[in-house]
Amino acid sequence: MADLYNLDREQVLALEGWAEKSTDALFAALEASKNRPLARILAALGIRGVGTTVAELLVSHYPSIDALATASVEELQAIEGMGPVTAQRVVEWFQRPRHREIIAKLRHAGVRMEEAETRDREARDEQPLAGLTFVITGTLPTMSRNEAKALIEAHGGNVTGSVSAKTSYLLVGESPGSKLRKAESLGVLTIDEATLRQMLEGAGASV
DNA sequence: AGGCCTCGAGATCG
DNA sequence: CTCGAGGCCT
Repeated sequence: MADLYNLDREQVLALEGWAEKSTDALFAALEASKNRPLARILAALGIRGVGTTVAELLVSHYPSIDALATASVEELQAIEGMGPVTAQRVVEWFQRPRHREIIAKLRHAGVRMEEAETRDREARDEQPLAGLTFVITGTLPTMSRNEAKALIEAHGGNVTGSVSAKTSYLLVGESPGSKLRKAESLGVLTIDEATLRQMLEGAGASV
């Protein structure tokens, strides 16, 4: 049998249930996967303590895997939010030969290992949500939770996972979780997606 | 101490 | 997706 990871278009088309449409979709998805945000790659490496948030923090200071891989514990620890434990784990991860091989293989396969470009909106001062912290619960009408998170962050806001006294607004969708009750008990303001969009209007910003 | 993050578990849904 | 436990950071 052929190697699953090296099938070409012809070979896939020969498979039962794989005609033009699904085959094209497969290869398109494969191509697209090589162009993911660097933070996503980083978060997927399995470095203890490095999930999506810390990965983004790292990428904001080190725009390429190579730059990050050569950083020292001291340098990493200088980043606000990075303590000695996580800094050490990052450095140790990149020291392992088998991990370096993984990086090399990904790169060889065409996966982008640098951050494409820097953010835009920040420079234009369109940050109506600066200093505000949001929590999302339930299903929103026109966007996924991730899209909402990206939208909020793109306008300067923060999104966290649990409601606390520091939460500015709870963004509530359909069938909310227990966060709604907690927000009510803490007196945290609740808004819906439409209200969020109105908050964005102020700066003349759109998605 | 308090807040935030990661990550695994179990519910929910298309 | 939501929730909660465990752990890191300030």
